[in-house]
Amino acid sequence: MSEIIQPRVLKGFRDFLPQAEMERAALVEALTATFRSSGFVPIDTPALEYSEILLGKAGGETEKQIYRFADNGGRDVALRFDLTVPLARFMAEHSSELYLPFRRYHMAKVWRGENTQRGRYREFMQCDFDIVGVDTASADFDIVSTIALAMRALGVPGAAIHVNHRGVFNRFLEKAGIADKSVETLRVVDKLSKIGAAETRTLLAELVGGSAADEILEFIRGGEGFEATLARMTAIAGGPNPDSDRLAELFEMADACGLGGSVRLAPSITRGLDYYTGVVFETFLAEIPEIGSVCSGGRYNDLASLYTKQRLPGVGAAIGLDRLLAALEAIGKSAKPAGYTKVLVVNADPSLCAEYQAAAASLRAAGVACEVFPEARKLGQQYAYAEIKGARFALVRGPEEKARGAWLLRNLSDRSNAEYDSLEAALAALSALEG
RNA sequence: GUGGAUGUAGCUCAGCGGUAGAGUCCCAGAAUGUGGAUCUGGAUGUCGCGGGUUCGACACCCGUCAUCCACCCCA
Repeated sequence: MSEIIQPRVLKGFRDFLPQAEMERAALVEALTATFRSSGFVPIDTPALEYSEILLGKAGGETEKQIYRFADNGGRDVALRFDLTVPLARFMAEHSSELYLPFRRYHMAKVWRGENTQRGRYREFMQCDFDIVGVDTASADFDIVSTIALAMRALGVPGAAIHVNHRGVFNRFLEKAGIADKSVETLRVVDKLSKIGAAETRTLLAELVGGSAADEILEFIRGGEGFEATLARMTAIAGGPNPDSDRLAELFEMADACGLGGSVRLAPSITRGLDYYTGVVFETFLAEIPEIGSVCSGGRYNDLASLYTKQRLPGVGAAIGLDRLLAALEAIGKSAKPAGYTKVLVVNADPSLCAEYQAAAASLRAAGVACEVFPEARKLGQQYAYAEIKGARFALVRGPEEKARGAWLLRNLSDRSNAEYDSLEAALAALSALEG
């Protein structure tokens, strides 16, 4: 007898039991509806790509985190670590078959070989939505508004969408004469909300000196309204410019759509990924900001240039479905469906199974999700099973009901029974109760 | 990748260098067609895994795997 292989999954990879998967499915359904309502269409791409495609513009971090190996044919391949880079390849490869502007959504698993933490896994689902082919404030705003709609659809309308523009920051760095330290500076600045102003200043002072550090702190100090912060940033960065104008336009649209309160100008956010070239976004839940951004993105005007000479500017954002779910669970706002069965057809007598199945077929034809309990067990056990599956009613017909020509409908929540002299009558009563 | 904590029944956790425990859950019966209470009885463990020290290891040591936390980075 061979030894039993221990059933297990890799670190950072997970199985999803029905309860968890139904919660995820509910999120996916809500997001799908949101994306479609704003004109996004779905696409899909392979999980595995040539490494050179995915690593084209990757920095050191991406290279460390990517799952990369030689396939059976000796090809150098890698698992996608996000959905944006594959989109760039996809656009370059299929631009002649597409139309611009192209707005797509894509919900799929991605893989990163980094260390795990709550809400951070090695295999996780991203929900991306992007608009490719235009570089306008309107497109930027469409992404912001879609984030806001998605958060509303998920029951967290109070989410704060933090917005910034890399161009404005770069102008400021030029003017302050520290452009050569931009990468390190951006990295430190990104931590402001986490480590606080004092600690940030210490780190910046080590990097660029005390006076420049004070200048940077003054630049990234948020807190006022969007327009006041923008005016101050613009002034410090050397006056009006196309990038700050873009932010102003973006805010004007948000304000006009009633989203002025959700959109905040956060001069300290810069985003680590180096393919962003314009506006950048991060989204925080008011109830649990410490879990990090649940939806991030920005404008990337050069990404497709790795794969095509055609100019394909884009803007988009990615929702981290698993982190979002962890956050929603932590604040008690995740949907918890027990199951999809509305009615359990009880098996009270195996010889009546044909009637049970016929009744179930009628229920389904009427749009009522139901299942027949597949063997005869004690009624109590069958009711308990129905409760586990989230059913609200049980349809019962045993020898006694059969003799009377009746069907019994049991309301599982209040444990009341009602008898009907036909299946049609029971069905009618059911739809009345369901409202 | 670095540092810290944790890993004992399905779940939540006690425990101690000398025979593995509690609560809960589950199963059966009291109640042979009606699941939320009660009572009675019952089942369940490679003490994460692998080595080592020891007369003896769940306990001590080393390694390993996994989870959580921090750094880093990010969804």
